[in-house]
Amino acid sequence: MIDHLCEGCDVSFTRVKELLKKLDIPFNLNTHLVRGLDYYTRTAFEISAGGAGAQASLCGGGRYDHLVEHLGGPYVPGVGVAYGVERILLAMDWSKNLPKISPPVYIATAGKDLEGEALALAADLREQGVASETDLLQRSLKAQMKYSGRQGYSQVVIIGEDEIKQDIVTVRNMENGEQSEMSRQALVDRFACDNQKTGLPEKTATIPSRAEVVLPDQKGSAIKTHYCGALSKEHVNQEVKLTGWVSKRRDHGGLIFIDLRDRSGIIQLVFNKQQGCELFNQAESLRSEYVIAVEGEVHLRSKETINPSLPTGEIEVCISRMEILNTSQTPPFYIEDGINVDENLRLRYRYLDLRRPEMLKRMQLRHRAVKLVRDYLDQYDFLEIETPMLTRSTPEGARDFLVPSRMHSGSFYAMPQSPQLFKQLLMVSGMERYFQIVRCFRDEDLRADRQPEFTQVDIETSFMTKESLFALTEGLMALLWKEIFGVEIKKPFLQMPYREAMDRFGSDKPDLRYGMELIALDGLAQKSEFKVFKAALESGGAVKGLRVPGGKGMSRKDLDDLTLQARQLGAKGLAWAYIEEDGWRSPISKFFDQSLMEEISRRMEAEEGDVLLFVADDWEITCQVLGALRTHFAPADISKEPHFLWVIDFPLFHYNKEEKRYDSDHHPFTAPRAEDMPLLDSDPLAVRAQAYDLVLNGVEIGGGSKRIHDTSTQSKIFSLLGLSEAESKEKFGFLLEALSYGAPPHGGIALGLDRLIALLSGDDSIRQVIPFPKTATGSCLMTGAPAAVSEKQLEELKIELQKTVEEE
RNA sequence: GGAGCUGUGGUGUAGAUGGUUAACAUAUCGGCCUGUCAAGCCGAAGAUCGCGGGUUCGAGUCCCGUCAGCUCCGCCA
Repeated sequence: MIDHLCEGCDVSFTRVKELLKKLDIPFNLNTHLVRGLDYYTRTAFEISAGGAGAQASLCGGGRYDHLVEHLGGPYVPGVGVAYGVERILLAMDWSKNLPKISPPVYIATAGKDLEGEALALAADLREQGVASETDLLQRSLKAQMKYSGRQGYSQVVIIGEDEIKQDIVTVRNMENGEQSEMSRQALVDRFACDNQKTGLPEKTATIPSRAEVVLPDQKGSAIKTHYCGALSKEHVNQEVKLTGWVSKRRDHGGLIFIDLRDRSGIIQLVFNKQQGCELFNQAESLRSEYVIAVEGEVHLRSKETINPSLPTGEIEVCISRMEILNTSQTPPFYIEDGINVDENLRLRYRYLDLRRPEMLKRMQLRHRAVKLVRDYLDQYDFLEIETPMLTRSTPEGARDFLVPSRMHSGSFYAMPQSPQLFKQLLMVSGMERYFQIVRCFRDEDLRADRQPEFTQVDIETSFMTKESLFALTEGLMALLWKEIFGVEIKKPFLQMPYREAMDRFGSDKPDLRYGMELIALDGLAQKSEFKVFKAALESGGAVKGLRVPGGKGMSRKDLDDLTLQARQLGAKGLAWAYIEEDGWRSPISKFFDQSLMEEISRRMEAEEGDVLLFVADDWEITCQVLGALRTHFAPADISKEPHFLWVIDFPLFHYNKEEKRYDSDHHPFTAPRAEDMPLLDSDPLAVRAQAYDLVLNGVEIGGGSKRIHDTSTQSKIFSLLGLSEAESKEKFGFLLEALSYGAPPHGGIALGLDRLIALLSGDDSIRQVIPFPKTATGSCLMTGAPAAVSEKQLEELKIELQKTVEEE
């Protein structure tokens, strides 16, 4: 969908016409379409290929003149176009036109586990604008050379263990077979040089120039020639045409200043009474958020009138002509940054909220990040493939959103919780490297970082080791932080087994920006006379402590509140001790002799003025409770520096006490670690999964696993999860069947895009970076969704609603 | 399902222990004003305090219920 101001409709087709010509698709443009006109659409149009009728339509749309206005917005004329991508693909002659994309450099690895090195080199080259491909399939050097020859690479860079030790690379010219050695830096520099000489195509993400807003066909007739924020001293004395919203009006009687705002920023317009009464009267009638189109000359401001707080503060535009495109009601809140309004109001008028520069910036950031992700994965030969939104309900994890089927009354589609099964099936299909930026749906209670629909960067690969996948993901994170903050991220990221994360930090997503680790006190606790501690240990539990530095400020009541909090989290209680000059002040001190207290203090590195907190319970609860308290007492001044961490070796199962069975910790398709396979029968809870989470500063931003790729293991897992053979066949038969047709070893990861963007933009809530988010009860305050539907709709679906108590 | 917080002109807030004209700022509307940029000056209009019930002679204020939003637990990778 494109949407912009323009004079005529067919202008919008310039690009698609160019594309279709390039693809050799014959087409007709019909700008006077009668079919499909609706209330708002003034004219409709379509591009059709070859034959006639709706079947041949490739692209269509209309000019809708009052749609936005009728929805309560300003008058914004616009043109909407939708392209049928599948139709266009069908219309293409595949064999002739499939574009051959081949980056100029292939990085071959000689030896094992060098993918990380290869990716690092690829990243260095990318900075020089050179695209490269690396082998992530662990093929032999010979196979890699064959492959790169077949793909038509002109140069192959070979790295092996010896080379890495000497910090050199071997470069082979594929045309004449010449081979030479050079240092890594020399290679990078050479490309930097070549790049300048030969002008190799820039492969990193680029953003179109802000000044370039005129479409090719529009020169001369354009409504606008510049973005407001793009004007600068360079444009002085130029005639410009601008459009935008009236942000502020300062009326001095004979002189009116208007701050005109568009997507790019703000510029001051000047209306002078001496320059004509009619125009001036028009200017006097302007109010906040009116939509105007103006023409005028860019002037340099005199020194005294320069506004240093505005990027365009050195210039202004003296207006000679103006058209008021639409008036506006007084907005319910200020359209400016840093407002302090009820979130209800912002969500109810989200389209006005999004007009605020900081929100526009968030949307731009999101666009930028998504584009970087796409380009990065594309470089590594990933295919972006769409998977269905209407699928079948499968009993994994969260509650499904259901969609009733009209044609099969009584049956339902489910919205995908993630494309998990489809991406695995794509691996069976031989796609090898798949990704998708995809909406997922989960009908669970919401949080600041949880929405009922959210977006994932979904990745799945075949024949790739965990380390390669990690390197790929780390490269992506490094790219995002580099491009968006200009920050170099240290790679590879730290890896920590789940067990260690829980033991040391009491969390499966620890924030490593501060210490305050939990201290194991099992041995020391054993020596005390405290029954609570001893009982916990005897039943196989754990005793741990947390030191709160400078905690003496806490009152007895604060500690009671903490105890309550600990109980809520599942602990039986919380023990504490103030560290004072002469030792512990604590209700449990009577159970410890002096030397034991001193030893515990020493073990916990306690100092006078600290408070020590103790929990004794089963291992998991002890860790979780103290972990929550650790977060609670996290220092206020922790840095924003990114601390990435892989948490690995998650347990495959956890025990579901309510249902009295095992549940998958990740999902039922996660492969167990090979060496733990025998434990599946003897001690399922001890089985570690080949699952991993990516954690950043205490926030889980992604997770994935190596999948099970053989039918027998998958069946075994299903049966451990309490699914009978009949049930698993009924619910996952298609997967089991697919696994039996030569499923490759595969695995992947899904990154939470909304959380990632929120971290990049420094927001606490993902609602800030989602254009149209829902509230904590899942409703949309703007559209009123969810809403009742008509009797007729329900009848068609053969759905009868239960009467609520009040109605009866 | 549970806990906590919030709800007063368009907006943001003030309204100790219940006391009768609900205050302030800003926005809005009208007038004046040729260099402002949080423009200024003069004037006007605008809220029965989320909703329902109760206690009381009297409720924005106390109590109960309810709705909406936010945060957290449960739930959810």
